[in-house]
Amino acid sequence: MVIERRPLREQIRDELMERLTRGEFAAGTDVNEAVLAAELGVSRTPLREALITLTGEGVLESNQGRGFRFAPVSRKEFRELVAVVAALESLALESSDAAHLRKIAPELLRLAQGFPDPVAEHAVVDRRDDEWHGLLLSGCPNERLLDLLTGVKAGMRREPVARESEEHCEIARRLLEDDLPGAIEALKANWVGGMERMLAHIPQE
Amino acid sequence: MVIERRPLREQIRDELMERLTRGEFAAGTDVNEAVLAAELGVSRTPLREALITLTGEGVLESNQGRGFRFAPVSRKEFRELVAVVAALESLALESSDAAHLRKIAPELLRLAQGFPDPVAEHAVVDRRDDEWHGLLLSGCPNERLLDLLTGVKAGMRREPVARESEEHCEIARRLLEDDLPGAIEALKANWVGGMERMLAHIPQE
DNA sequence: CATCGGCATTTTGTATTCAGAATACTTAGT
DNA sequence: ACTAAGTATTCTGAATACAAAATGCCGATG
Repeated sequence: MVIERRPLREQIRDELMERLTRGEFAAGTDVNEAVLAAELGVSRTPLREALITLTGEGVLESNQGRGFRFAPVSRKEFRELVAVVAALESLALESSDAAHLRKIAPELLRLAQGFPDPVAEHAVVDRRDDEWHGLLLSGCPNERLLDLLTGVKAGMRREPVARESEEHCEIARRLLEDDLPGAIEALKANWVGGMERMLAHIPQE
Repeated sequence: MVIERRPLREQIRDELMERLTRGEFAAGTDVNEAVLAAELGVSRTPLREALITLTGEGVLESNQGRGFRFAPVSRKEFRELVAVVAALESLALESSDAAHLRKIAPELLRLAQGFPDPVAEHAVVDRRDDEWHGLLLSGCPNERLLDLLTGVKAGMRREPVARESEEHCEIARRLLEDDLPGAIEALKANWVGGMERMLAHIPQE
């Protein structure tokens, strides 16, 4: 049995992301380091380290003397992030092994058809969607790309995702037919569509 | 006159990147925090914060109990990063304002033609290349994309860049002719070509 | 009643200290 | 002479301490 030993800052980072997806932190609110550290049962030092990594990922922003705050994603930024994610996922799909894609296509279709109702709890929908996209990109050998993707996606995880089961099915079907360009097109359409649906929930600035 | 006040961690980060491009840190060597902090005239705390941000950017890597080390970029990783940068710069160019591109095209051509000899000092070549790509993407409204790009590029800045003046001219010429798809193609070719040339300097793992 | 200035309090940014893990070294035993 | 256990030293990871900046409060003043 291997005892896992990770630096506190990483555990804290994960915990904060977890809480963020559970909606515990409202966008725009600033972090009180002492309070949060006490709540987590750690000192300010590793907490600040975690906050700094999250700042690098765009989840937080920092101002000199004013500490950290949860970065509110404006409509503009949201569009920007979606464009980036769409491009990166396309690249990932493009550089994936064709045989592997063929192999996982049925599973993707099955999962997409079994997607929970859109009105289900956000956390559940999120997890399922993550799972699906994770499987979709599981054949991508570009590890740096995948790392980058998780980071960028973390920066978007503020508003509930609003994905469409049908669009996912479409992607899976294209892959079943060995139509990679078509799948990429469908993937981009999925992001654009998802973006429009999500923007409906983000207030005008 | 505005007095600039930035957190120490950011100044340290920049200073470290500066030193890195000057070739002061060999890849693979690990950081001695106390020594480096003394050298910079700061305490370990903001230094560690800078090291953590650089880890997020892929410049360093950290191992539990063993501290930070300058991440050696393997040939594989280098390829991965180039693919990502090419895709991101393409997206940036794609989403740029066409009129703006037309306007800067002559300047781009002029700069490309005046590129220093490839055998010039690395730091100089680097700065010129940065400048050129900065101007090329100056019309891109997607700020998050640009931020991401600088981060990813930071992770590659280990080996001297080996860019070709002619390829840059080609991109500029396409823009002059209002041929955006052609410019994007040339840009991708530039990255692929640059990659091949750079890989010659990176030892096999 | 609104506004400005000064004081008190809070909170961040940085330095310092402390504990524990990793590495280097020494020495005993074969 | 070589190995290995035990010890000393170094260095990281985390906690605490301190200084300065920011915020809030209150009263004086127009």
